[in-house]
Amino acid sequence: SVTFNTLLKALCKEGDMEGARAFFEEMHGEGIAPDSFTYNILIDGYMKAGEVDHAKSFYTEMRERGLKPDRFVYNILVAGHCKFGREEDGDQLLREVLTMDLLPNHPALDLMIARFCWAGHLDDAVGLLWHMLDKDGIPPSVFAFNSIVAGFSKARMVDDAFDAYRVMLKFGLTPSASTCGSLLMGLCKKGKLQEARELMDKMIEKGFCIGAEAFTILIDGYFRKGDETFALTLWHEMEQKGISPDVVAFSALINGLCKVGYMDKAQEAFVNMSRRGLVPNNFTYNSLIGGFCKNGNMTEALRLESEMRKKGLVPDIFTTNIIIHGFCKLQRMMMANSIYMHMYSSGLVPDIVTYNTLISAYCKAFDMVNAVDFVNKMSADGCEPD
RNA sequence: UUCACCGAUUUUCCA
Repeated sequence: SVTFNTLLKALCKEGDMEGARAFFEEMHGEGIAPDSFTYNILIDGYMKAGEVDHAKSFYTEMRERGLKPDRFVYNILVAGHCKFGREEDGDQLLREVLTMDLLPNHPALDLMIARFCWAGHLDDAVGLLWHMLDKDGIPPSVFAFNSIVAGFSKARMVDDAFDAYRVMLKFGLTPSASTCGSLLMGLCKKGKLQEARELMDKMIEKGFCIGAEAFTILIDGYFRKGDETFALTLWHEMEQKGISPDVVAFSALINGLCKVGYMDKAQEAFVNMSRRGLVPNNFTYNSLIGGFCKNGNMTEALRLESEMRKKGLVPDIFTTNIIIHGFCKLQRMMMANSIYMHMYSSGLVPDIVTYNTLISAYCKAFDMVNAVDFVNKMSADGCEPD
């Protein structure tokens, strides 16, 4: 039966559910009894093909045969439900899962909570969490809480995220770096910088995992809020704590400095990071190029772009859009246009941002002929005016 | 047989 399962899996992987089904029937004919593995494979195959009803009917058949559903099948069903599911299916599934009587820290439950969160079914996730909390004794894992905190933060429901965080602490669990990061991110996105800052201090006090990642979130947040002074204060604080900034941290710093026009500081940071052996990537270069474009220094912007190539980096659609925008702002439409035309030969396809930039620049120059011309060109690149 | 998330870069003076 192992052999049959392997073959069945191969058929499912190819998406040949017809074949898989026929093969399954044949298996029957040969008198080989399908086991739970067999059903899991079939159900997974149907779920991946988006045929939820077929998947469910095999699930029912499996139970009718007295085969006990295991944690794998629930993971498959939950994953499928999150992708294609309808409300009723979810409720029913949840009830079935709850009657399984798994231990609260069972990995299957963790994963289910996580999946519900990723699919935006936060209510289902919390329902499951409460169920786990009811069965006193063993607390759910950091992983489960982590998903819920991240889910709520992403949905901009920071208060709920905080509740979950507090419950987590009550259980004596140590939030992971990403739990901390999600919460801080949620606060920053809502503009609650002060709260984020205080929270981070508490996290550091408690010895939680606060590194360059968490600092980057706050530094970036303060730059966005327009408080570059405090952003820089945090940068120094980070270094004093012996946390060494990585490429992402440096890129965020450079980006923030460029946005407020502190080009010499940005360049200084750029030199500094190389000195520490960090290799600037597209994000770093794009930020810097954007800064020069903002200042109208297109010579330097273009020089950096060729420096990228020399270092083996490939300027991307962001780089190009930034430069095009730079020329557009100066109303140097010949240059903007020529860069646009060069995109194709370097394997780049202009996107909606490219077109919006060019069209709005031509409109500002009262050149409606060219503006309309670009609107017409959009569809050839698979763009629709938005 | 199911295995994720997680910080940095581009257009829209207005919204």
